[in-house]
Amino acid sequence: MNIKNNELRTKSRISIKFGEKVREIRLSRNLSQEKLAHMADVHRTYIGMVERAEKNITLVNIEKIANALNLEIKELF
Amino acid sequence: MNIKNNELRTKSRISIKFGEKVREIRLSRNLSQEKLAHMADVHRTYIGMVERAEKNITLVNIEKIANALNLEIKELF
DNA sequence: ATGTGACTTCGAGTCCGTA
DNA sequence: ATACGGACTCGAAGTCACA
Repeated sequence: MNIKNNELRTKSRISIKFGEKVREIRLSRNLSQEKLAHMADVHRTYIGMVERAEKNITLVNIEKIANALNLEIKELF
Repeated sequence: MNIKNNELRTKSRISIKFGEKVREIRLSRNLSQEKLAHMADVHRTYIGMVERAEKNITLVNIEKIANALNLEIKELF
């Protein structure tokens, strides 16, 4: 199998953009992935996967991350 | 079983808000769910489920709907 | 034209590790 | 601290028939 189970077949442009944005903001606040994950109540590895655009994140988790960063959802786009 | 399979256990506030927004915009343009579904390349019933907040929509589908409505994603929030 | 129940598939999301 | 792998669960995706 050439495609890993947990990886999007084609990393969608939008997921890449979103992941970059999250990483950028996270780093600008000197947060580790682990800390952000804890604040957003998602799994440790999940933040990494989102930042690398390996997951097609759902609306509820988008909101969790936005809340953890004290942002409006629209500010992530 | 008291909880329907395809229904979120608790309709999240954010999904409700999102669904209302989609419906509002769709109606303001006199589009049927069927037409919008076709334009966004998702199933007819799916739009209905999103509008009723019965699905925790993923980012890729959020983008599809935004594109179909000629909107930026942020305009849906 | 829309709502809903039932259904299958596969990917979102978690957890354990290793480097 | 982060990336990444394997393995797992259950819920999102997607469809259909019918009200």
